[in-house]
Amino acid sequence: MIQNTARPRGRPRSFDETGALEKATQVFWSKGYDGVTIDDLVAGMGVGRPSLYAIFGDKRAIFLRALKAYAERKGAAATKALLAPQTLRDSIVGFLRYAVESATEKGSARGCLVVCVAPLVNDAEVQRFLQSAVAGGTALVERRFRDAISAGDVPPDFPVAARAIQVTDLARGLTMRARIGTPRKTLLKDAEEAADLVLLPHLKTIGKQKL
Amino acid sequence: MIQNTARPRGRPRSFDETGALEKATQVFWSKGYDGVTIDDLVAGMGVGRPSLYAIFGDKRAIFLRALKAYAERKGAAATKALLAPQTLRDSIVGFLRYAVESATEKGSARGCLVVCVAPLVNDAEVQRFLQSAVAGGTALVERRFRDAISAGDVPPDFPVAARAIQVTDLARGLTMRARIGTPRKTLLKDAEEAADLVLLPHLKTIGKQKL
DNA sequence: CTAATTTCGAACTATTTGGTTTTATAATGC
DNA sequence: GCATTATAAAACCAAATAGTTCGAAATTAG
Repeated sequence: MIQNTARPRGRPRSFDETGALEKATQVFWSKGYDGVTIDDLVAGMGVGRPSLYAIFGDKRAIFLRALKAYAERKGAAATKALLAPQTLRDSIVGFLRYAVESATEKGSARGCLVVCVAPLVNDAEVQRFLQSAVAGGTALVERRFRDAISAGDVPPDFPVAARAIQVTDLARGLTMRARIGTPRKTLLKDAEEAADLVLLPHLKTIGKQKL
Repeated sequence: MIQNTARPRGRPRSFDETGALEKATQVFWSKGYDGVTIDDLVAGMGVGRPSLYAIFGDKRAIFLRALKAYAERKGAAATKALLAPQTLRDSIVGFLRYAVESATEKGSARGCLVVCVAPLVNDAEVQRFLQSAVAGGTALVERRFRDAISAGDVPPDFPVAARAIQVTDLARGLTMRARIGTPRKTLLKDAEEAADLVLLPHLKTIGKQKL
């Protein structure tokens, strides 16, 4: 059962499928959906034109796969940034910091495929996906807030739903500013202050002295 | 001096220049920069192809003019929404409401040309323009906060700069959600709560009872 | 009314783009 | 080695696109 039927028979592929998809992500990320031609994808993915069509399909299909894979990776990383820290403030700061850092990474396009690029794609399936991605993001933050109530870090009447939406809206704002070139340093400071805004008036343990 | 040398000589134009530009704005707004072809502009602006090139130039030139004109109109309206109301809360709510309403107008594309579309245009001049537009927006909100300090509506140590950035980031977040189809009603409620977030802990006159 | 001037509309050309076909190459199994 | 299977690389084709040209139309100046 270990011997996983080994290799397929014919000529082996010269590229790695998931690797090629990640490269496609970068292409869409930097040029936007409509700005990308098939030749851009051929060049960026390192996959020949016919193989590209045979294995991935047309531009729309490639984008959908790239978007979903990217959203999964990024969602996992954001979840980790949000749920790993002990204190609530570290969680929210971590979440916003991650948004800023991944949107200002060297060697990658600025901004975020989900936040900046995908909303401009006029496609019903993309739109549905984004709706659920947004809902998933706020649900995640909401969950962290509820945990904080259980832990007694914020009062039970903490407005969980409203604050979760605000955290994600602030993250969107930071990410869009990253796209237009606002420096990482500025955004990191803003992320910190955004976390303060959302939390400090409520935190039982720390209080409001920093405001 | 009144008689402004009247009409130019040849055949009169069949379109209005600024009107055609506004129509171009709608085209870019709904399809994004790269999604627009010259034929889209010809159809949307009601200007023949040769006239379009002769009078407006190529796609990039049209976009730049449309963007700047749109930003001016919208900036003026936002300024009015922000500076007209008496109370600070009405100002911030008005500002955020205006962002939501103009991003969810019936008969127009969703979102905002400046916030959603222009950041994806890979062009140095567009990027510079957006940087200054963002700076102008936060400066406007900052000014309103300073007025509120002068009026004694918030304490003198109110964190003017941080709150201004947060208000505009929240507006960006709301606008991006408008683009992906979040209903106006939802966004209007979120705008209201966002204003509360930014203000309620500080307001001297109303207090914090609503939190 | 005629000439000059400017715009309009349709047709035209060259280039780019999306998608396919064709031929060559690299592996496996007998 | 030889048949089989699958990919790669390049050429190919049709449709879309950007930008221009040209004759007809609409206006003003004389």
